[in-house]
Amino acid sequence: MPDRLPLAYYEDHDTLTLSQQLLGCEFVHDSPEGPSAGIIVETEGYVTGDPACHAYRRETKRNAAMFGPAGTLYVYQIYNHYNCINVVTGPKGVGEAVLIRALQPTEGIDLMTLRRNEAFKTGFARYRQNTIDSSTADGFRNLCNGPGKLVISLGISRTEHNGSSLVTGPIYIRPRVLTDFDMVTTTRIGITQGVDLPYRYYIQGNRFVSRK
DNA sequence: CGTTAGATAGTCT
DNA sequence: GACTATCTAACGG
Repeated sequence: MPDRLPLAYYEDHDTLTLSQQLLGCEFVHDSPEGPSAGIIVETEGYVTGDPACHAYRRETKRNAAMFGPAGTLYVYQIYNHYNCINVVTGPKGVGEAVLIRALQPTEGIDLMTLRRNEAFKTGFARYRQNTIDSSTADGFRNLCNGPGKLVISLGISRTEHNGSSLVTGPIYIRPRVLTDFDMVTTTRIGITQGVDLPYRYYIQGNRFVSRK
């Protein structure tokens, strides 16, 4: 029995509270190739009435998973190439979510490295020669220190995993394994709307955070 | 260190 | 037709 957060955990907290409480929890993918996991060190909240939220206008084909029940996984494609993952929050019919921006790898390091290297070979033409060496400090840090990278490292795909349940599916979140840390609250990254809203949270001093 | 340009698809208006 | 919740290398100080 995997030690995973139950449905009530996602239902009982509002989106911004959950964005903060997910810090220090472990994000896991039990894939056919093996397990891989990391501690959540950076999140962003996207809520109703927030112009940066994908559900701001209405439900569409892309954002449909955001309107599902709390504890659903929302995977979307960004910048023509990468994918990002969100933990859907709020009741069914409400489109809110927590973006997972960075992980501190804990399990399946070799599998993560393999996936990143495979992605280089089949991805951008300019980066086909790139490799990650996770036995170096820099290589290890670069496995999951950004929303696009962690999706590759964990082997999550939009077509396979968008809309899957964190409560019953192969991708889930374990309760906090890290509790003794200070949290930084700041504005979100890479957006052009809602730039002043302080909905980004990260573990102070953690070297796997995408950027200070 | 810092900032910036370029690669690159699918979905929405 | 326009618009991104990114990543990487290359450049300048």
